[in-house]
Amino acid sequence: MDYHGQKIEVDSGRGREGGRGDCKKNNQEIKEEDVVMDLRRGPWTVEEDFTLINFIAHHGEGRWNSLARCAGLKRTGKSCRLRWLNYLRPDVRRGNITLEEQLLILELHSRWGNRWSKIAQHLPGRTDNEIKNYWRTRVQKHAKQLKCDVNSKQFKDTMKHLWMPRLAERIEAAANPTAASSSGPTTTYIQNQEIQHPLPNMNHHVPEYLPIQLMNIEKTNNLNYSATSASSDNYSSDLTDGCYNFSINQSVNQSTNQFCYGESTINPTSCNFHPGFQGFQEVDQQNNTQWMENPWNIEDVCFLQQLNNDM
DNA sequence: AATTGGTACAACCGCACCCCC
DNA sequence: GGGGGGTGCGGTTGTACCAAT
Repeated sequence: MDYHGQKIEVDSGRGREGGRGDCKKNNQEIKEEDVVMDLRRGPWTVEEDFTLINFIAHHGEGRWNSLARCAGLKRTGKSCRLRWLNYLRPDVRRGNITLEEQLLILELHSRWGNRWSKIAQHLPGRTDNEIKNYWRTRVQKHAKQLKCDVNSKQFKDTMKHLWMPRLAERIEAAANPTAASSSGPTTTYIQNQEIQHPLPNMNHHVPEYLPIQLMNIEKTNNLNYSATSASSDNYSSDLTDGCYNFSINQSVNQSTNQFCYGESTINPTSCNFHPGFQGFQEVDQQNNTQWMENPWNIEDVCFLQQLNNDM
């Protein structure tokens, strides 16, 4: 189906009869008021989608309850609104969330918490529902794997000081593959958004044990991370009992305003940048998108352990 | 081939807020 | 001021899909 020049797949979610699957509810727990009102629940049908799209195309959106009635849809106004905003709206972007979007989500969530709609405003075409789902399925999953609360300071620190810089690094590497393997500093601008830089003043919030070894994070303008690859000259390796010993050398370059946090004792030569580097992202060959599938590695676990010990 | 466990996500719910009468 | 309808938001749930066993 073409709508406003955009192809719309009218189905109930990724070509499957997915969604919440309230068929059960339809069969077993039909509410009395629904019977009275003759209301439908559960996955939307092609016909319903078509009706809703057609009606909005001719009459516009809003006043959802009356819209539902006038369109002849046996749905609540809320249901129509949700279906339109999250699925049928022509500017809804679907598909994998890009690395840039992932970084932006992490950053914005660190600032605003579960303000999904507010976060969604900064990701054009993405819905709050989609972002919320991303957070729950990806981020919370990793928190669970690390056996820590997603709202804990430990997890937030790990995210801020490990995951986000890694994402920035991956974005830089993707944008500039040759520079990623060189020792010279490079800069990547991720996305222009009118929000403030997420990183706190590193002078008073960098744990001594912070195991980041490869990044300089710089505030450029608003949300522009610049990720600078560190020189491999800084590294030596020291593995003890399956865990790493870290040392940190935090500094701030006054002239460039760069936070240079990270000089670990990990030898990067054995695995490109750091021990977890090869593991935390994969390339979706089909869609040619990068997906930070498993950002966590032994560093993260050690990082959390250190945080726990420190508390 | 069948089963199982994990993942993704559409769609629901309850609640709070806003606005109009 | 307050009552009611409309709207928006965050949390939750159920199930199709998929990979591993």
